[in-house]
Amino acid sequence: MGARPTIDDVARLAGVHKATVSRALNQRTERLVGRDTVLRVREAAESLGYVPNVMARGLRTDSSMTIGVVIPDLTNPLFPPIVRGIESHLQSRGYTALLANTDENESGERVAIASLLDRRVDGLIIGSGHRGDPTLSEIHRAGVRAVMLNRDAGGVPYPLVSGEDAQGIAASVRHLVELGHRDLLHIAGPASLSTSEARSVAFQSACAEAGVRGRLMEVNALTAEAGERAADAVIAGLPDRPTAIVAGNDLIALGVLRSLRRHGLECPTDLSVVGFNDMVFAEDFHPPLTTVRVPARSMGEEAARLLLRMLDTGEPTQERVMLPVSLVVRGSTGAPPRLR
Amino acid sequence: MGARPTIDDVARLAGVHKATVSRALNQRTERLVGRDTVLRVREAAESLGYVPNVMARGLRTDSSMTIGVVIPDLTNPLFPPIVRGIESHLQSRGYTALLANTDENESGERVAIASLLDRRVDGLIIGSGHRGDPTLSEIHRAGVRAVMLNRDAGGVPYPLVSGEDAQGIAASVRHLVELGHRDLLHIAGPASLSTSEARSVAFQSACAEAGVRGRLMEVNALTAEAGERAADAVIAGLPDRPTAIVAGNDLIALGVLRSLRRHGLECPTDLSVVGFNDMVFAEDFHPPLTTVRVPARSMGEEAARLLLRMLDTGEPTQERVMLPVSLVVRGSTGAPPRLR
DNA sequence: ATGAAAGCGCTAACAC
DNA sequence: GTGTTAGCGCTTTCAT
Repeated sequence: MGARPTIDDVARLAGVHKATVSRALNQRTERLVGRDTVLRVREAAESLGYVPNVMARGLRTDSSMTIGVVIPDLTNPLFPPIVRGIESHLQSRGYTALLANTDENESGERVAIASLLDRRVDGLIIGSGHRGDPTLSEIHRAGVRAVMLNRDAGGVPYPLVSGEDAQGIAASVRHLVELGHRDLLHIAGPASLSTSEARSVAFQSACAEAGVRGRLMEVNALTAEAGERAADAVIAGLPDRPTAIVAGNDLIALGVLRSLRRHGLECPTDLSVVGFNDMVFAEDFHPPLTTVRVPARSMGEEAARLLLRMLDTGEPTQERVMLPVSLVVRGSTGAPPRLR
Repeated sequence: MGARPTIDDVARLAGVHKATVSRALNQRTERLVGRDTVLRVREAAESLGYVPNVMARGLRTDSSMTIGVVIPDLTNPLFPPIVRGIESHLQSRGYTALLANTDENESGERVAIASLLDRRVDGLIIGSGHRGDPTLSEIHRAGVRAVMLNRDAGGVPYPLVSGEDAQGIAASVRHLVELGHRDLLHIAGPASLSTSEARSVAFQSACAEAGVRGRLMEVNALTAEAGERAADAVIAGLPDRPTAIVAGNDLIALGVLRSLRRHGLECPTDLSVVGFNDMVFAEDFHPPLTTVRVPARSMGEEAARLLLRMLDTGEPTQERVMLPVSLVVRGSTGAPPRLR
């Protein structure tokens, strides 16, 4: 694929030794080289279109300038903006992201992380954490640098970047209570995810604080299908049906909307629904989904920033960065039936 | 990040020279080594958890086992399934995908491709082709191996993997004509994209064949915003409004739906709409979108397969693989107003 | 301030 | 069938 100029070509053209070229072209070492030499070398490199061979450099420095990004599934609309955010920050620092999907299961995660480590990534951004995940404690013990994204790692002391989940849920509950609702249901994601736990807890304390009934239900996946099945059960089974549902995420909320439609129920007339994440097209659902907007792109950028700082300083941090979220009120929430 | 065993460690443990280890562990050369030696080496490698250093190997073989994937924007829901398809095939062959977004502009594409090439990718899968794109002819001249995905490269003789666009559009038109429509409008994407061209041409010949009116309109981006503006113009401006719109893709169709809603018009009662791609959640729009399903994941897999074959054989192919598409009829199409 | 030399871990060409 | 040797392109001592 086209023989590229090497450092020796640059050295020859600039009339210096290749070691000097290396020093001149590296930020960290350029002050070891004479002012004019640096200029001459730069010019030569430029004119040849020289770009250091990443593999040769990586072999020598034992760093690949590559970051592994572990996510459950790229086709889940929460992740593309996160990935873009990560890439955008990494790029500005000369790093590249390597993606790996776990398909939301532990062996998938193990394989994904192993393959990234085999590729000699310099660090990991992990958006697929499970509580008590053995892989995570393993790699932590092995000294792998990583940052958790969105979900934390249970007991493993990696830093975390996430949204202010509790605040988002509290705002949702407050909004529903203001509309007149007194009987809410939270359809939570799997308890093995830290976000599910955080949101459930926040839901219960928000309900307690408002003095309204707040029931809890758990589904085994953060998918529309799981949400749909849960809503089916609620509609069919619960004698005193809640007047509003706070879903664990937008996909679950979407499933609820589908179920309502299938049962001939109107949202929000018969039941209000709130989602979480404000994923793309949430505004185009029927009805447009009221949901909590999470700064996905910023979360990605922040995670990348945190990781690179750890790599720069060599110091593992245990910081927890929580980014503000905001409630976006759309058509899926309204007054409860008895107030109409 | 944890000192990993090298090939010398394996050699020592197996009691052979490292060159023998290399031969024993590589598919292509293992038959040059004695049966039992291979076994002994494998065992040693296994027990040490040895994985070849990709950078050392790449430096030596001048190949990175890495493929660059160039797409307009990962947050466009068409691409995640394509990327998953690519990754899935690459992974099975030991390759890794490196993503780069162009944000749908030429300098972005130039930068994206350059940065992938600087990373020494072995080949490129390009989903962001523009007609007459100078970057593409440049890299073709430079001997870069690549496969075009979805959109072709204008004059540049790279192979192409895409859906049977013409068939999809023909099916859409036939469906509308069967419903009684006689006056259709195609809102096409930018003419600089080969897909826009192909779909426009297919639209016109399908209309001609059916003997119905088929007007054409072009927007400058494949986005909901562009579709919305176009629909605004149609609703406000066209004296004899068409009864159905065939959109260049689902996002444009979505924009049309938004515009209709804003104008108090009903879909499909007042106007039928057909999309293209069957992106995720198209079924959840209001109304659920009738659209052409494109096998995105398979397209990704096929593109990867084609590229790896080129790398294997060293022969540049100019194959064009067209995957079958299918019309998915949902709620956004119905009989035209005058037939109700 | 710069050059010389060594070596990162691997594979390929050449012996035997 | 296996060992020896060389070298991919780079950075980093160590000299000077």
